[in-house]
Amino acid sequence: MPAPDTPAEPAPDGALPDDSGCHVLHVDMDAFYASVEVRDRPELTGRPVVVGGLGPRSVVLSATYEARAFGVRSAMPVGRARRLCPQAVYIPPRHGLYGEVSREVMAVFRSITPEVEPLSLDEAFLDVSGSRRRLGSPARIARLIRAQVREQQGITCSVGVAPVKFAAKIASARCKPDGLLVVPAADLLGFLHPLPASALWGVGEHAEDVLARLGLRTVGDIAHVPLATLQRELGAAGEHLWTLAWGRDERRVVPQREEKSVGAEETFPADVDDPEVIRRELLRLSGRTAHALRAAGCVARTISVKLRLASFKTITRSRTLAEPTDVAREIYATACALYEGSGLDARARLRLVGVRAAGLRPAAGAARQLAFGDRPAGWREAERAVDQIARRFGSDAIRPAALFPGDRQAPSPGPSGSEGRKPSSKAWEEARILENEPGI
DNA sequence: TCTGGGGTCCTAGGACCC
DNA sequence: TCTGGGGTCCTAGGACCC
Repeated sequence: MPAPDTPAEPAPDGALPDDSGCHVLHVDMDAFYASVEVRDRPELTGRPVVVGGLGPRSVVLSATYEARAFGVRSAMPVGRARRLCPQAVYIPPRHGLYGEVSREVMAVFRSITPEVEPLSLDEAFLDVSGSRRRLGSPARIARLIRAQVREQQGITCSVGVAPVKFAAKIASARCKPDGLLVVPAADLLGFLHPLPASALWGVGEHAEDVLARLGLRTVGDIAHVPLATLQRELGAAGEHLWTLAWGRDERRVVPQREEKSVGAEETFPADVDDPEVIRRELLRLSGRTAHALRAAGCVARTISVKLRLASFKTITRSRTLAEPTDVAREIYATACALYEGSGLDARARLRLVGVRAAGLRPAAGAARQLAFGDRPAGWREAERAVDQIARRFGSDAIRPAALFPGDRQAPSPGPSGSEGRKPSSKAWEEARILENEPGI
């Protein structure tokens, strides 16, 4: 529901809001995952719908506004959401479907301008300064986008229009759902300064606490405090916030951003203290990471592992390789060495493990020096063949022997490998705590 | 309250080199 | 031989975003 002070979107006479000085749009789908589910099942319209179960110890992915009215929020455990809103329909996510809808929505944006910077599946920045002559003012373009998305996808979105990126993002959040909010350049500070400090992009729980300690509760408070005070308390982030509070944001809309790292991580359905199970998980995650690298046409120099203990304390260990790689076998060997050298107790109970590859560069041209006995080219070819088989027959068709159920062979990066046990199955199958209850 | 998985960016200390 | 300072890289951790 739009806040009472939100300017009404189309004025009764159809007049467009003043958008002078604006050229950035932030488009955000409303309750994206839940909206897509409702679109597919019209009988759910107007009822509380919760898409939940992001992981094996699930949290909520998205909820319709009807469910949100009961206090259901994303990043909330599904069990808690159920207590808040037992009458809601709980739906397991269908990621493939959301990906399809996202591609179609992004195609709508790109039909407006090539200057589209996706932020996630369901939101993007657009710089429409080059589209004015063809399509009209930014406010008119925003209206056009909202109409097209609704017509083509049957879901609603909200659009913020502003002179700078972060203000457009705040504006779209302030007019949800199904809204349009234009912040003309002349009104920028008048719009920003009454907002709570947490509205600024980059103010999370920690920064909000620090600001509250300084007595700074609104964006205007931040703007009027000496810059040096913010720098002392928050470092570079302090200066960043102060600049934003004065409506300045030099960041441009960047159509394609280079990835800085790729990785994979997984929470175990129950805490694990068996090193063999942990190594097998590292093998699987190394395979996914290597696959992502090859799909992106990249090699990586730095491999890191993330280990989250049962207590939720998280440690990371990383190593920079002499030569960059996209080979699962090399990533796995490094990840195992990092895990074994982590200094954790041999039977430490782990909640989550992760593998990440950073220091990316294009694979083409990343020639490498071969040492005697080193066969990376052979492994790379083998893994590329695996990619092709997986593309053709599905990712379940082929995987390392150690990951097949019933196979007793342990993953062995080197001489330290030993006997393994039954692998953990996919998180999703473990986490069947959700069900469809269309009758409720 | 009992916490997913994908990321980005910043900080700080230490090693190393010139 | 001992010393200083700056730059760069590596590593670990943490805040933050959706």
